[in-house]
Amino acid sequence: MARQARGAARRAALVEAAARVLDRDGLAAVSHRSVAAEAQVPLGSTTYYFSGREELVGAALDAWLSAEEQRLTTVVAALARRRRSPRARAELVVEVLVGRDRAADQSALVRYYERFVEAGRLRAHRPRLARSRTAYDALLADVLTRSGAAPEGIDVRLLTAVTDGSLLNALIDGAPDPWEQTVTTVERALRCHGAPN
Amino acid sequence: MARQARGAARRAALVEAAARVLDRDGLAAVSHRSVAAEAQVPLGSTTYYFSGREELVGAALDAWLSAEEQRLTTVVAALARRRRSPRARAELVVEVLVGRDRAADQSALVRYYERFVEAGRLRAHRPRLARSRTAYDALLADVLTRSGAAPEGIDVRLLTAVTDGSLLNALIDGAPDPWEQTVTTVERALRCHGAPN
DNA sequence: GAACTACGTGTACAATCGTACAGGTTCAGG
DNA sequence: CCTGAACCTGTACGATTGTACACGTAGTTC
Repeated sequence: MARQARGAARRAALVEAAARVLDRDGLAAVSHRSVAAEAQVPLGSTTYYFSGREELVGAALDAWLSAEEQRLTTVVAALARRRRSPRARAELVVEVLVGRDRAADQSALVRYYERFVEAGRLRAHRPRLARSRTAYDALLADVLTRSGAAPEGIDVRLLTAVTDGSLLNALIDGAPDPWEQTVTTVERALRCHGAPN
Repeated sequence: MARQARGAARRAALVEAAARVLDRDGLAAVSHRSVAAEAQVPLGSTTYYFSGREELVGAALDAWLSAEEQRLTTVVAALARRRRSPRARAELVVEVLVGRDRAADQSALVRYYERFVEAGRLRAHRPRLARSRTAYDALLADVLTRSGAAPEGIDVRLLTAVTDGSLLNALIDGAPDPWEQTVTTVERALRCHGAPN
């Protein structure tokens, strides 16, 4: 059994490297060769542990999503439970769904949203992102109730749509400050949905 | 001068073919070879009329956006000016911004939104999409005022974000009916923004 | 210690891509 | 007519990609 354990560890190292490439250089950059170079293993190893590029990208996606989800969960769990202003609520919404750093970095936004498109293209990736999205929705509701909103007044789907849509549009209108623009828009949405009380 | 006119016509035919490929097979499929095949001209012609792939894609994008914009403008101009229900207003919003056919076709949605991501990646494409987006915003406001909404109550940016965000999320959650889900969400948004009266 | 199997990897192949460019053709202007 | 420039195209090069696969190594089992 030590045999298989060693193999699994090697594979895990490859997945980790793939996730790093995905995060740093984007989806298209995740290739057999780039991952092998990142993990400092020979090219042949990637074809030994993964049946094809799709599986490689899928594993990278899984690893990346898990890490992101775990990070966020701890952040939200540590969030103080107190009443917050609409502005503060809006900032938290965007922070949870996308993150401030990403919202402020054009190329990071591109790398983030290209995954949505890719999930639409390749059905095999959909469950991964869908599961992650569900977790985010729960986190979002949690954040809002921790901020003093009535649970039944929260329209998570609308808030998610506003955030993603605003940031996506920021990619094409070249807005100077996507973060600010998105938070403002989300705040307006919150006036009616997500925190009416 | 007949010389240059003939060349321009040839180039225009290439651009038209490129726009067809873009619409049918997506951004990645717009290559020198595919466009040449679509236009039924030799490969060499594409390098003669376009300095590189970026210019080819840009021209295709321009042509596609112009056609789409023109089509929509006539549709909106023909729209009867009468008071409409929130549901009908929501349907019009989604129809103007994305279109019912596209919203119902997963792969068409992918081809549509991958352009947003590409515009974020390549700055040269941003002005094209931004100009088109501005025109759509005007059309959207027009549609809503034609439906009985108060102009000052319309938050175009929010409605755009909701629509795009909802459809983008539909790509990953595998919703059975993205159109319906999006219209419903937009309708909720309209309750407060875009048509409060 | 022999045999078997999981592990590991170097190399190569076929496909696709953007792009360059030599060379040919056509046509307007002198 | 002739000449030069615009128009046109077939071909090929270099790079990159996913993938296959023969071949070697090491560790487990009997």
